[in-house]
Amino acid sequence: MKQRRYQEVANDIEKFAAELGFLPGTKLPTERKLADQFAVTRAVVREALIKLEIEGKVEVRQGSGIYLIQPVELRPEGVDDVDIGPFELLQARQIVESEIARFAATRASKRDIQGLREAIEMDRRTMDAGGLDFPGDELFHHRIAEATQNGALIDAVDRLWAKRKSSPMWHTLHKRVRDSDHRLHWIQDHEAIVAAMVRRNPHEAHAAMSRHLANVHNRLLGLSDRDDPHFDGYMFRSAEEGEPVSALVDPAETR
Amino acid sequence: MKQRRYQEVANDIEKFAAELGFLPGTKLPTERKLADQFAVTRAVVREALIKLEIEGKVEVRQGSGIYLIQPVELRPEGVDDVDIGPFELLQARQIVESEIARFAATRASKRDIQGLREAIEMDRRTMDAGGLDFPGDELFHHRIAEATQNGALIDAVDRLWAKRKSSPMWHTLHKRVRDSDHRLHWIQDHEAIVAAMVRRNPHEAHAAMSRHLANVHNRLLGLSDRDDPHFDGYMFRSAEEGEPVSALVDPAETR
DNA sequence: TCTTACCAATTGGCAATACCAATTTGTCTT
DNA sequence: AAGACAAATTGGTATTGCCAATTGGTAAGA
Repeated sequence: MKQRRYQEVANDIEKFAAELGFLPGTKLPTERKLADQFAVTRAVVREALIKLEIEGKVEVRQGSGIYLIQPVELRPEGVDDVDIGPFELLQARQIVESEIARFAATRASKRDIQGLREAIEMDRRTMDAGGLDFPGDELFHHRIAEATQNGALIDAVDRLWAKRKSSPMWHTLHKRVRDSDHRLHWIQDHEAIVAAMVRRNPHEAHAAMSRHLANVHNRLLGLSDRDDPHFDGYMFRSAEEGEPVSALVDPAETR
Repeated sequence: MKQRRYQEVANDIEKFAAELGFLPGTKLPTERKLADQFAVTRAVVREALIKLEIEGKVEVRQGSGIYLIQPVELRPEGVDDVDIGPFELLQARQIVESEIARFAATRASKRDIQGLREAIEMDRRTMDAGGLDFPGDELFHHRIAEATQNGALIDAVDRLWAKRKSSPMWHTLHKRVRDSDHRLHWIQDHEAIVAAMVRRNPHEAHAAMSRHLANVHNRLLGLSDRDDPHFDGYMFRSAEEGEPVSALVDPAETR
């Protein structure tokens, strides 16, 4: 594949700029000099500069010159396949799903409420049967999102659950949650959320969901092994300052 | 601010291509004819084509001609083909991103703030340059999410933007937002958000983000074609009761 | 009739030059 | 020292010409 000349020259110029330290504000040689230096026409140099300009590496000012710019990296990191820890995920869920619950409370139809009760019933049955998986749990949260009638919000919640299901950390932690006492509490949490939605009370719905996820967080925290060397690692990708779970304290709970 | 000539011509060519239906494989007029058509030199046309080439919109083949390409849409993994309408998406963004802004305000580091300012600067530059795409906009919202230090939240925002980029409805609507006046307002919105975060004021940050997305909503609403038979269809997947955009009325705006 | 070789038209790639427009810089005047 | 003005610098664009790759048609050959 033969690439166009300007591509080549653009690389040359970039390499040249790198030798100058790539300091923002540095002035490059004039178009004419660059053309001469790389043995091409000014037109080619201009084309190369346009490439660099579009990439946000240089700025061209008429009558003045060509200057280096602080390059901006568009993709700071690949978010995918980064394992997100259970507590990090819970934090995100609390922030997102509580708001969704608030909004859903204003828009839920009778059918939505009915669907939520079905999900709770399903959960209760699997608990009574001593099952390990709890499909009713996911279904419940999914249907809360459905009640918003907003596809993007539904997708957001599904996405969070997909992350959870694909997280190995979460599975190891989840294995320890066999105690039906916990389950019962969570079912009661769910019922409280539905109750708030029946009353069409957004604030209560938000509080109930927030409280629910805080409860899950606290119980999971009690079950987790703090001596695990990864413990801090999967709480937050980069925990610098203290109390990273501060968001899990719901201000609405202290009303 | 006077934009470079090639930017203008690039927009003209893009508009011309849009009139042809934007079908991949379509052959555009020759460089000479384009130059004649837009009353510029071939060199300027070539520069404009380089911009379009870099953006992955056209392919130029020596001796053959200029062809439209399927715009390289980076598929951020598993974006379903359920088309979510622009206003539905904005509603979801307002709900989710406002909360994220609130949380980010409590956790943003100096580096995060710096990154946000870079994104704004980038946006301003592309606006001055008269570009049609605004990578700085996405970068800004992405970095707000980054400031939460929570990977799941970052992913959620990325996901929303992926939906937006893959939405044909949104693209048609976006084509009409050429007015730099709108852009300027949005940049000011962004600056207000940053200002709130600098003050470490979660409430203000939430309000500023919510207001920003409400502004976008309103301006887009003004530009959209209400006579379009699909109009209601893409506002919400199933809008039953009235005033479906109620969530977009920011209570904090009336403070 | 089909295939192949070849040639000419088309079209992008690049060079060279000239002049215009914005900016910067130096100098002169006050 | 300050300001105004002019000249030099530097990017912006136009013009022209020719080269190189591709394409399409045509004629020769099987």
